Amino acid sequence: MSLLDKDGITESEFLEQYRPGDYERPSVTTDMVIFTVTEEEADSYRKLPEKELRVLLIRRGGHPFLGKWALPGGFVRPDETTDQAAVRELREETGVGEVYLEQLYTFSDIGRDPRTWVISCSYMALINSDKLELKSGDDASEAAWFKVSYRPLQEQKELIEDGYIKTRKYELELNGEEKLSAIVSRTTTVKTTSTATEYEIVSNDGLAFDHAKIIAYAIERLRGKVNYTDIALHLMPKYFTLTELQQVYEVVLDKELLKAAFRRKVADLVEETDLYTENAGHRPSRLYQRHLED
Amino acid sequence: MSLLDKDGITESEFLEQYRPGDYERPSVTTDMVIFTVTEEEADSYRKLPEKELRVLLIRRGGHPFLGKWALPGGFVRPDETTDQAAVRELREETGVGEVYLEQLYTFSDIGRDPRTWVISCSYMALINSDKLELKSGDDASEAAWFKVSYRPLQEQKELIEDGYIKTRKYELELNGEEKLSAIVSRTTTVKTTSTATEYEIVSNDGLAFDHAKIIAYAIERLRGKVNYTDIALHLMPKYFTLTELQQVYEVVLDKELLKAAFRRKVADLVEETDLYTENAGHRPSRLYQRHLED
DNA sequence: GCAATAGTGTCTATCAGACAATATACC
DNA sequence: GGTATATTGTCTGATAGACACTATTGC
Repeated sequence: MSLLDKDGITESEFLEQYRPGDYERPSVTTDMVIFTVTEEEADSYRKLPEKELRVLLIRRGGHPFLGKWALPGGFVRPDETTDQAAVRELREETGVGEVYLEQLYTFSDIGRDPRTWVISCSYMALINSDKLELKSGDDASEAAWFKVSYRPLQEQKELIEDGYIKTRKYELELNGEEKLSAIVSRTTTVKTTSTATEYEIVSNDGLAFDHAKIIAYAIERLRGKVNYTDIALHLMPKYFTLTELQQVYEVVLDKELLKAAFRRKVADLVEETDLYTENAGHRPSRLYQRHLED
Repeated sequence: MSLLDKDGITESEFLEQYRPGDYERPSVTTDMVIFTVTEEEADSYRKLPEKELRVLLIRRGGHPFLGKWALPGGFVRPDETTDQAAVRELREETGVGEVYLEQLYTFSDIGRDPRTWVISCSYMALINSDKLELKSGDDASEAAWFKVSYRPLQEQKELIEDGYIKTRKYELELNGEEKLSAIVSRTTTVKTTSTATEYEIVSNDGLAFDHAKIIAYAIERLRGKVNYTDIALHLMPKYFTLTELQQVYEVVLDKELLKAAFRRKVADLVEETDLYTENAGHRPSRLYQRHLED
């Protein structure tokens, strides 16, 4: 247990006398992509309300990017993990604690923060509309929910020496107090022995830092996971109808789904209750809850 | 474009006079889980060689963890992204450049490095056995390939207030110059409104830092992606038989597969060539290469 | 009764698991 | 010829897409 190194020093002696070198160190932040689903009023008393996917943004009150909208986030402290920093940020911004939280990706582009060297470890959180009431307008900082739209714009494929490069551009639109938009490209370089994917911000109107890229990445992760996990259930209130669940899937995937197939697919993810909707102007619907087993 | 903040300062003035605060900053490193597949000699001239999944480790020549085995890695420099640092590390350790590289996860547990506050952004690289010749024993540092085994040991499920906690323990064994082993647990806490997964090192014999956890995470990612992407093809040489490809899938998944079903499944991932194996002691096999389109 | 949604049935094409049958070099 | 692998065929059950049909409430 007390091996000596080439200077004849034990590990505990080494740690005792260890002084961090003069290497330059980055600041590390967490940035949170917090999603929720809200309901829009319907035209007719009979129609169901429309669902919308929303993300929480905060207007920057100081330089840099003064007045632009940014993801909630902040510096990671020496006594906490990035996970803990994310939980802390989430609680500060929304007041909620127990929600779905997942590390997304660590962004480290040079110059992504004009002030200094900052690496961001990004997270995605899913909040159900029940909890949503708790927050909003709690402290001075201006926070707002923006409706998310993320659609493919264009696709290019270029053949190269030993493979090809495929570039797909997406339009990210965020509608809230203001209308923000950005174009993000995803470039996949496929060669015989390698495959690499890169995200780039092509244009950007109203979002701070590289946050358009982070939001795009989060949406892609969310869309991917919705298909093969029960992740979308974290966007639902305690009780919900299958039609509401389907609407959430549809608004996340930006795609219409077939009712029968959808119900088969989610059958194992939900649990029947004996509750029903009432006064809907049409046939009542059974309420379900998330199925926890397995 | 030149908004003034509450002190009446423009963004460029702000950046001009910006001085990083006295916040403590972490060191950021990249750690690389570099996988390859090698062939073991067969008993009989007729039998095919057995494939093995291997990972590259480096014996630590100084404190802390002197003499233990660690993942290749190093500090991220101020003029590079974590991706670039990973590529640099990979080249330094193996001499190869164009390989599959994917960011895995950012580990930030308190005390994961006994010296100081270090956050590690981990990457997985896949190298094919062709390229493998290039490296090994190039510089003074002792690097070696270890055969990987990662098997479920035990599963527990505990019911709690509003959900359950499922703990699965895995045994990680690494066989190379020495025999290293660790037990890593994956704990999933499922409650009505949240789901969280956590990895923990239960025991650890011979691996430095929290690298057992990183390797476990990498294997799980690799196993997951093998099923629905062409990622495994990055472990293959330029030309290969379908049986060899199947063996790679089997050694990665630690599971036998049915031949007919396997061939149907990978049909679109590979491209026929007119080449065949020779002198095999049995019927020759057609050689395939990675199919690049789509 | 009618509008609007809830919920179920079923046909078909596709695909994975399972197993079998046939094919072919090389010693 | 015999061994060990290569390659294809096919049966079956499960599943997704597509569409249609029936059910039920509140006004």
